[in-house]
Formats: sequence, C-alpha cells, structure tokens
Amino acid sequence: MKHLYTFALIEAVARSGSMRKAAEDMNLTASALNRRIRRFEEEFGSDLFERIPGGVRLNPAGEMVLHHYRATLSDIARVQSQVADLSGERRGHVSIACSQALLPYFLPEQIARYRAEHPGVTFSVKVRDRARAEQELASYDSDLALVFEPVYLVDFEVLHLVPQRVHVVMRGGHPLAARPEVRLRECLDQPHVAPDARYGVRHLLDFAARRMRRQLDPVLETESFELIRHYVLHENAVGFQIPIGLRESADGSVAFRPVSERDVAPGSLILGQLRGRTLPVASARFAMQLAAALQDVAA
Amino acid sequence: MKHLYTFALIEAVARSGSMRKAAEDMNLTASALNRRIRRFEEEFGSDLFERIPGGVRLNPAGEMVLHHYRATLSDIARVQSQVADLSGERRGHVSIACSQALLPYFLPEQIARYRAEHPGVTFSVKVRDRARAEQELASYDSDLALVFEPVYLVDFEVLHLVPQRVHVVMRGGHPLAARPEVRLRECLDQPHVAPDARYGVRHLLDFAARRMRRQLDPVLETESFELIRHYVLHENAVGFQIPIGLRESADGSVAFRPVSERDVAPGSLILGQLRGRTLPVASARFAMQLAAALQDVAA
DNA sequence: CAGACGCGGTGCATTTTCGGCAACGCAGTT
DNA sequence: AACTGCGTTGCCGAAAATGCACCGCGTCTG
Repeated sequence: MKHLYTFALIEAVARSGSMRKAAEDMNLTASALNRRIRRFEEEFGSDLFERIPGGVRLNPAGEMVLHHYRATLSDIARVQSQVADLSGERRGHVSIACSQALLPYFLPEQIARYRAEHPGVTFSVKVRDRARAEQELASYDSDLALVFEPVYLVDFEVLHLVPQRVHVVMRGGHPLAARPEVRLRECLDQPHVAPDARYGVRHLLDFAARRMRRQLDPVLETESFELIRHYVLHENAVGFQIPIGLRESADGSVAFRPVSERDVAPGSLILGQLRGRTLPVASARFAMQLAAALQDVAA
Repeated sequence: MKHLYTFALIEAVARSGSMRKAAEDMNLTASALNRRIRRFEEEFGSDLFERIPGGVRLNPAGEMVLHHYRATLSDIARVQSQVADLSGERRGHVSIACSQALLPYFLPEQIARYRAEHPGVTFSVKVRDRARAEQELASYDSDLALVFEPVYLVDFEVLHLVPQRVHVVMRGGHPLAARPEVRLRECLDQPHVAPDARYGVRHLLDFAARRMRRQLDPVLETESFELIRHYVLHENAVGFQIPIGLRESADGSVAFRPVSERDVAPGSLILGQLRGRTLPVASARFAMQLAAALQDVAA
C-alpha cells in the first residue's frame, strides 16, 4: 500500500539504526529518506528518533508509531482478505507460532484438513518457545500462537485452552510402562532426558521437583523434543512430553504414561492471538477449527 | 495526516454519493478525485463504489475500507494523545454519547471533576437514544457511550454496569409520594407522562405492562425527560425516570419513588466502548473515573 | 421525442512534489 | 590533525498530481 511508504521507511530505519543504511536497503538516497522522515515528524508533531552519534534510535513515540504501522498493515491485509472472501474465493494466509509438541501430529493433520477444504489458503509455521511465541503475535509476525504454558503477557488473548498432563516417554519394554501412571520420584531416580528451561514442560517439572526438595538432573538436556523421543529408544532412560505430541507406535517401541497429578500439576495448552486484534478470515476460521480439534483432544 | 488523504476523499464521496459534489466539498476537481479513487481501487484490488446512474454508492468492499479508515484515524489520534501524554502534558479530547438521564447531574459533575485535574482535556457530549449511541461508537464518532438499557450488544464492550430501577416522578404533595415504593398498576390508573418507545425506560415499562395485560396510555409522550420532570409540577400526573437523573429538590417540589421490582425489572445503565478498541488516554482515564463514580451511585 | 443536464471517465498541459547529487557541520576514531 | 561516517540542507531535474476541456451515457424535461 503506497500511502504507507513513509512508515515502511521508518521501520527500515528503526531496523538498521541508521538512515544511510536504511536508504540503501530501500533503494533511495539518504537525503530523500531523511526528508520524508523529518516531514512526517513535523506533521505528526513529535520526533520519532533519538539522534545519537553514529546513527539513530527509536524513541518511545517512534515505537508507538511503528506499532500503529504494523497494526494498520495487518488490518489492511484483513480487509483485503475479507473482500476477497466476499467475491467467493477462499484465499489467504495463516501464520502460526507454536510449541514443538504440535509438530509431529496435531498441526500437520489440522493444516492438511483445512487445506483440503480451502486449497487457496497457505500456511507458515514458526516454532517458538513460549516467550517468543507471544512476541511473534505482538509484532504481527504471526496471527495465532499455540503454546504450552504461555508466560501470559498482557497482550495475549486466550481463544481456547486445554489441560495437558506431563507424560513420561520411554521404551516399550520399560518397567514403568507397566503402570497406569508414574510418580515423579521414580523418574528422578533413574536416567532422564529433559527439555531446557525455556519450555513449559521443564518449568512444570522444575516446580514440582522443588516442591519435593528434589531437582532434575538430566543425562541429556535439549531444546528438541524429537531428540528426547528418539533418545529413550537407545538408553533405558525416560523423557518428558505432553500427550498431544505423542502417539502409540504401531510396533510398541515407544510408550508413555502420565505423571501423577499428585506430583506435577497439569499445564495448559493454549491457543491465542494478539489482544483486540481482528484476524484475517482464513486465520479466524482456522482458529475455530483448531479450537474444535483441541476440544476433541481433551475429551 | 496527509497519507490518508485518499481515504478522506473516499469518505467524502461516500457521504455525498457523487464524485463531483465530493470534489467540490474537498476543493479539487472531479477529474483529480476520480483518478485518485480509480488508482486506489486498482492498488487495493477491488472497486469500492458501485457506479449507478446519477452517482456512486459504496459497495461492501468500500464499506470495509471506510471502516478501516475510521479505525486508523482513531488509532492515530490515540497514538498522538499517548505521545503527548509522555511529554507530561495532559491534553486530549473525550467524546461521549449518553442517555438523557445523565445530563442534569451526573455527567456535568463528572466532567467538571475531571477537568479540575486536567484542564487541558476537552469534551464533547452527544445525547443519543440507546440505538444511536452504539452507532456513534461504531463510526468512531464517540469514544464512550453511557446508556440505559442498550440494544444491540454486538460491537459493544461493557466497561461498567450498574442496575437502575425505574422510578416514578411526581409533585411533592402527590399521594403516591407517601409510600416507600409504588406499584405499576397505581401509575397506570392515573394520568401519566412517558418517554417514547426509543428509550429504555419506556421499553421496560411497556414490557412490564404487557405482562400484566395492561398498556401505557400517556397523556403526554415525549422524547425529553426534562419536559417530563417539569410537567408533573403542573398537573397531578406521574412521570418516569431512573434515579441517576433525579435529585431531591431543596423545596420538596419534586418527589420520586421506585416502582416495585415485582412489576418492573431493574434496567442496566451501561458504560461501554467499541469492542476491541484501544481508547485515547484521556478517554480511558475518564472511563475509569466514570466507572468508579457509577460504583458509588449503586452503593 | 429531442434536447438539456448531470454523471463518471479520459487526454493533455501545467503545477507541485519528490528524489538524486553534491556539499556542509559535527561527532568519534586513527 | 587527518579521516571516516553520520544526519542534514540547497539546488535542480524527474515524476506525480492537478486543472481544464471534452467524451459517452443515462435521466429528466419541455
């Protein structure tokens, strides 16, 4: 949208921290860029940048303007998508930031199901830990976030919530697999594999362990749940994951059992968006489908 | 904001229903205006106007674009007001649409109180019946609405709610003034003065009367509660109003008593805004003050 | 029924705006 | 002290927007 060109320039300057660099990025001269920005600052009634030796930096007013720009961009995209929608064609794009647990089964199934009905809709999926996922929303880089145990920033609006108990993952023949549920103490007493501190599962485990005056002492700490799932096949160790990221293997090589609720409280898998935002049609519809599917997962 | 000029033109065309008239209003030639709009339609990817003999009319896409424009304008105003706020100067403007009952006592007191603390803030107050008040919000013509018994609550976000019982208004010496509360039947049996059907008070009364197989038969029907209040001084009639619009007169010339809750259910006086909107600082602060004051009224 | 009228839309000349180039002042750095 | 890189400004040509005259078309009117 051409009338937002000045804002695009402002964003470029903010990103690079320098007018000359931004000018090069945007394919114009520094003087032209400078004048556009000065003119806008005058019209707006306040400077947007703090001029520091060696470059510029956004001041608080600039941050607000930039946020307005991003909100405007997203709103225009929404309007365009709604307009396209009323001419009958179901097109659009859904961007979603999610936790790792959704990658193996849940999300691919859901996306495929949606695309089967609306082949014109495309998707982008970003894997983010729970803190980053919310930043994605705030910067309008993603429409939806589906995360386990979000940190709950103010701008996060919950669309749907399902409880998920932390499960223990292990080899099929593991002795603990014989029980319907497992005590945390038993896990800590043997080799275990755990996600790092950024993840909700780890957060819940740390909290529970501290309460019983114990602590996790993982033989392997990683940011990859896929690694966890596969590692327990090779050593007689236990890993942790939430059930939405787990599925019985046909050959019974992997087993998982819930950790007792007496030890570890269930966490929440939450579908959310940026507070107050009106999503593009495609994203809104997909969110509804996700909510329904999550409902079934819980049941 | 200059970059929104095209949108302003679109709005002018939508308002007048004619490009030539709009051009005159906006002080340019019809050709220039026409080309701006055609160019925008091309960039946007869809026509905004339906070309009909004798002029143009917004199509659905145009309505959405116009809504986007209004939302953008209001957001810019909000950003500007927040920027002004962080440089310490408390300036800004609050626009509010309200029911008549707020005019004599509540609103003037509240506005004066707010302005005593923030002299830089100005106000505009529009008196609207409950349906119109919500349209005011939807078109971004008012920031806040304070109405009795609002109707369509779709885009209406409730900020605060206080119950208000319908009261009977009469001369000081009126026989009904001797009771602590009054039955509706007694009112209908004597000359009564009532607001017209657009108002929440009337709505509640009509509903209650119908339930007891009666109906209102006012000697005077009016859209002015001020007229109602003053008329009952001249004839031995009763009028209706909610207590926030009433106050004991020093000389005891006017009296008011609640209608029994067995007859007429209490209505809701509701402070609200457009759903999902972030208000300018001044409006947001004033809304908080109003909410607190309404709390006290209820107590 | 024909002409006048008012409408949206277009070609062309004009005016206004905008961008590129070169240069300046001002830091911090070598 | 020379140098480098920064934001900023004057000047001029390029590009975009505007005004004017005019077209085709439907409606209204005498």
